Amino acid sequence: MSPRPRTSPVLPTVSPERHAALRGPLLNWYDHGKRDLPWRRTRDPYAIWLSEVMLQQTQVSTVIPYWERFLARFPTVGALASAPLDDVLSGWKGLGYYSRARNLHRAAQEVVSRFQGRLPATAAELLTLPGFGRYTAGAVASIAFGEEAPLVDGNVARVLSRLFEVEGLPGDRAREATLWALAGALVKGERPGDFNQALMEHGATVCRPESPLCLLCPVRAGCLAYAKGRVDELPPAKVRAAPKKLELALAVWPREGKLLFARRAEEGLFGGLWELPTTEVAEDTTDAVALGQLASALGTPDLKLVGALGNVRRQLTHRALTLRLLRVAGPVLPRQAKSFQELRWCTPQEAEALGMSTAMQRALESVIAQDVLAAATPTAPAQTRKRRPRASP
DNA sequence: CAAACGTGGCA
DNA sequence: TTGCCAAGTTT
Repeated sequence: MSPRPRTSPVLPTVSPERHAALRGPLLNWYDHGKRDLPWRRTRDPYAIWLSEVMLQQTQVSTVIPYWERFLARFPTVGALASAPLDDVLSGWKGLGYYSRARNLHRAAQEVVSRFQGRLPATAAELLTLPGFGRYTAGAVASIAFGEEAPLVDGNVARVLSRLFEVEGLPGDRAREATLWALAGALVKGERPGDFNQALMEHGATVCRPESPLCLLCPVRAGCLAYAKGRVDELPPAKVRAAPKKLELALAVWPREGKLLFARRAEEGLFGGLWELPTTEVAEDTTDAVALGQLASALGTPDLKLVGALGNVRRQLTHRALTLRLLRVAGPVLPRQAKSFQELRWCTPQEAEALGMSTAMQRALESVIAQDVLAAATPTAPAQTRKRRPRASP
């Protein structure tokens, strides 16, 4: 048998004329029309790196306040490397994709141990650090260090797909290879970092996914998709799977003005974050079954159900979450349960400093609004007055 | 290579 | 309310 027929990727070339016709106008447009973003005011590689990580799958307007706060809290690679992971996750609270924060932290420690605290200056070396993929390595190498390193993000993929009429769905191997080859050819020249940013900025503001502003486009004359009236069909939208349902039971265990919190496993959803102790349950299962699963997870077989406190729903990209709040109590306090990395009793105020998902934040707000803590008086369950002033613990 | 991994904004 | 999208990486 002959070997399996493989697509032999015919990588595109960019003529010197095309190279010049695209590069000049894009850089010129960028110089005059770029947004004033805070990370464009610094040359600190660490600050630029941080911006690139935060911007992964996240909008500019969301990132700006996080970037400023995080940088003030962890001003250098060294400061980040020596900070406890808990503090780092707390600084990332609400930004999402929390593995980014864990990888950032690990990478900072590697920069200290392997590179004397200085971020390496080439994409090839950056690629060896946790959280650096092909995109981020190219971005930091080109923007912070001036290497002629290409990058392809969603913006660049769209811009190049239209300019060069690149076919194929997102994720298609041949398509990716083509896009990286084009980006690699175009980045050669003056100011590679600015050129890469120009490509992304153009995609974000002019060559947008919907209603692109072709009449304002500086490289319209060289755009194949524009010439052929195919701008709206390139690139094709990616096919998304329907969100799966995920139902979670939460233990709301008030005691002496505090609630029981747990730290989740490092891996998986909300990895390493704090939560009201949570366990996955079958869809629409009974409170009694859910309670049993929580008791098992906490290692407290005699856990009692005091009452249900309602549900919190939360829509993620790939998950439809239902958080079922179950108020519980028990005579035996949990030790280190193996389902959780750590258990801790906290006041709501203390909990604000913990790394926590927005989903859990919402659940906590619901619990607090229901005055569970004020009503919880283990020694006098009949207590009904609310907001009773409490002595400090 | 498909699936997992969050969140907020906007049509 | 629902669907789609945004400066991706990891397994």
